[in-house]
Amino acid sequence: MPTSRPSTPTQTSRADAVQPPSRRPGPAGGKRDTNRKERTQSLLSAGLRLFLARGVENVTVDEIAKEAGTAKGNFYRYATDKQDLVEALVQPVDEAFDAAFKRCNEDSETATSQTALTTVYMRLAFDLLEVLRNHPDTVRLYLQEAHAPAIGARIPIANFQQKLIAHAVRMTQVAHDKGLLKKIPPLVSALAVMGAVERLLMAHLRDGLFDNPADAVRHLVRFVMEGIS
Amino acid sequence: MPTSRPSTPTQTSRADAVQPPSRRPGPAGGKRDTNRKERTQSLLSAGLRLFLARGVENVTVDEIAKEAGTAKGNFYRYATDKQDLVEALVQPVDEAFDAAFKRCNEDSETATSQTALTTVYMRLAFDLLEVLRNHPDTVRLYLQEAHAPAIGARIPIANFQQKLIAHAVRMTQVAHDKGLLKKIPPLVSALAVMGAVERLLMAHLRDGLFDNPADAVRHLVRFVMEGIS
Amino acid sequence: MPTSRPSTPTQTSRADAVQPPSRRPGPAGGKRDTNRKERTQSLLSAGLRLFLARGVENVTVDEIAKEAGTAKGNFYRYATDKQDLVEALVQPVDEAFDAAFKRCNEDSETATSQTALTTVYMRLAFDLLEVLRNHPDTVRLYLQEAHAPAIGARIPIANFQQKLIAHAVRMTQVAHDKGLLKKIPPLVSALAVMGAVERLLMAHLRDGLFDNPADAVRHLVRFVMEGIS
Amino acid sequence: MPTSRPSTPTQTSRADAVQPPSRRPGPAGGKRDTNRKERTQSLLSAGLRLFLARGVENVTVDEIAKEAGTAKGNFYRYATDKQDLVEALVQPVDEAFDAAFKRCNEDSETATSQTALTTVYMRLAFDLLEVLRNHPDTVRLYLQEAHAPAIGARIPIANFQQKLIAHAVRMTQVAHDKGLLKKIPPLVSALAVMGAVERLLMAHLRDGLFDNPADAVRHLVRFVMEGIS
DNA sequence: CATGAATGAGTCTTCATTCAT
DNA sequence: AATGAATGAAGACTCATTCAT
Repeated sequence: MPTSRPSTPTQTSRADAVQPPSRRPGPAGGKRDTNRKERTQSLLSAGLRLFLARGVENVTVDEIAKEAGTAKGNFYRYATDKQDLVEALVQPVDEAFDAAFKRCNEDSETATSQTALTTVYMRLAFDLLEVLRNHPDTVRLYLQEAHAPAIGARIPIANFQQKLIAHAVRMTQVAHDKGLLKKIPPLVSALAVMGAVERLLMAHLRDGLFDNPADAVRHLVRFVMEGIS
Repeated sequence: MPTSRPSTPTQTSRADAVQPPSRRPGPAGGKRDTNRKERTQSLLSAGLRLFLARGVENVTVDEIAKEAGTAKGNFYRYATDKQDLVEALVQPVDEAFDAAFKRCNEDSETATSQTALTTVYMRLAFDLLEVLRNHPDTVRLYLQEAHAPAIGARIPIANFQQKLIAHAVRMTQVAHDKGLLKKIPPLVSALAVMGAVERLLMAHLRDGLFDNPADAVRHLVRFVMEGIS
Repeated sequence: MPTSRPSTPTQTSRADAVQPPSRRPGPAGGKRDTNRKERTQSLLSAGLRLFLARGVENVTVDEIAKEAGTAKGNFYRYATDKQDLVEALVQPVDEAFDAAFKRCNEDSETATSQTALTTVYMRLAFDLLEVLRNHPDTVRLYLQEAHAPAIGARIPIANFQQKLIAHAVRMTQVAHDKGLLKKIPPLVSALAVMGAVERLLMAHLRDGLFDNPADAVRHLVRFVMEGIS
Repeated sequence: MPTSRPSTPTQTSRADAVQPPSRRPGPAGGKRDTNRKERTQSLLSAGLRLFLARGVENVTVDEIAKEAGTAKGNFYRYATDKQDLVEALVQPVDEAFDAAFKRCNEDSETATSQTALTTVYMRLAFDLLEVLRNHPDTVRLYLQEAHAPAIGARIPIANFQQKLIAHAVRMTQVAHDKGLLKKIPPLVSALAVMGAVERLLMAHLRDGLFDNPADAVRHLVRFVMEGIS
């Protein structure tokens, strides 16, 4: 459940996503509780699977329910909407990113030397890679849906993207202010790096292009630091 | 009408896009012919406008027809499909890109020195910018739709993307083979540059972020050539 | 539970309404028995409240249960149906009306003089007003639902209406036969009075129009006896 | 189409009901125009028939379409809603009633003697009976639906009822002010007469109770003028 | 040709009813 | 017994596509 929604995104975002009603019978950890969690999970993963295969807009609630092995009407016990389901999918990644950027901001304030700052950014990169390792499919969902107009079920993803851009630009701005990145305006370098990363992630996650992703990362870092030539 | 479809894309592509019925009365250039062209044009631009605002999947045939100021049934005289309309929209950009890359390939074969090669790439960049200047909305449509799964009306855009990636990678491969770009594998640098360009274009075309796009281009080039630091 | 169903109504009427399961543990008057009665009562009053606010057809079983502060599945322990609940609501008024009319009939048989007969009718009016005082909301439910087609949950109300009309007409017939109401056919006067009373009751119960209902009753009696002029 | 909606009713009322789009192809009176009118008419009468048989709330759009001999989706070309259809059904009666009451008001202003006023009311009664003769089923629809809560498709009927009561009360008030109806408060007599008329109409239109409606009318008038005794 | 009317399959959503816990 | 989770049959509404005029 997204506990805190920043004010940046303009689109509507519903308070709670895919949470069964708070007061429910049966002891926590009991059979009923387990069933509820399983169902929630199966709906989430069924949705994610289908969204990746055919796009959020092209998947019907019926299909999600069927793929999750439950009845159509049951979907609405766990989510008010397809948008709600998407929101629940995005939420963990969103929170993890927030945490990573938050720590990066805090650390960068205390970092005086440029090498210290570099360490801070390495730490951020490591954190983000960790999220990626834990939620590769959700990241892939973001990559595939973030660019289309923020309408309907895509709204939570668009909101996430806005936050992400804001984080990246702010972080780059700090680096710029601290003396790194002298040559290029922060907005340009932030977006450029973000775009480069996204394309490469897409190639990896969707098209399975890199046999050795770790190498690709190393090359990317070198590219970003030193340029193409 | 897309005259040549390369074999790369796996998705279906229909032979002809948005062509008025073949046997048509009236002389070419006469009133009827003019009407036909106007109608075609108004359908194309109406579609493009709506696609950009709400996403290809969220626009109905009715709306396109209404926006174009014509009757719904008329849509089907000029296009078999929404996919067909999208194909017709993408086609000119597709052809222009093909031409630019084709010339770049030809030129690069004869270029022996590295400075000569650089000139070739400058020429390519110039050509592509020219296309962008002529079809900014179509490029924006590509940016917004290319990432989602290639389904339905999005197929022509996905096909275009595949060609584009192939072009970029091949071109980068040549540069690599000729001694430029020694440090980084062509696939990585090609995708990274593509991604960077796309994000910046998006920021410019959709979000209007750059007051002075020319400056942004200069900064990007510097970034690509020399890296971020 | 409606103990006696007259033969007049053509629609189906189920034997028992809103009775907790027949074999119940615990002593009568014990804690469990009390709970049962409270539950039954809260379901009935919750149903009545919602029916009045939105119409019998527009209230769902879920809502009734929620309004009664119990679980949905519990509804079906105490009623087989929404119709069943309505039947249980109507029943007390139905029985009270039956009793009042029955006594009126008996009394009117022994009444020879017209003044005696008038006394009999005053008695009936008094009895009916008493029912109204005890069950104003049920009467209001009748007023609001009786006119629509007798379908589904509305059947018990329609049945009640049929009985009511039959009572009124029979009673008026007797009055006519005994020499009162010479001028007007019993059917006409019975229905006219019924309609007048119903409209005024509606204005009072639903719209709260009369500051002083007692006055309105007096005026109505005068109107009925002497006409409008 | 309801051209003028008075401000009295509190419920929402949509501007236009069951009107095909204004600019339509084909000459007025041509085949297309005829088809449109036929379809509109068949939807209206199909709706009315079903509403009377089972109540507005218990009739589905599918059924109306089927009964009208057209496809489901076509319903929505002619009405936005079931409520819209009901509005279109009520409208002619509503307008006719408005006109009748308007004329009655105008006439009653110039009527000085009581006999003149009586003539005015006779005229009103005659006008209303004429409407009844022309739209018996719509009147029956009003009788059956007006009492239930004003929700959904029943809103236009409830609005009509509100206007009707207002008309009746105002008219009775005038009569009272001019010296007729001295004995009884206008509100009471207006509602009483309205209720009496409605019950008798119901008995006639729905239950077919009166062999000779004209006689019933005569008796009712006598009842209203002179009372029951 | 142009128009928009007709069609019906497809989607979302609700709800009565049953049942596992 | 009580609870609310599961089910699937409706019902409202949309939309691509065809076709009469």
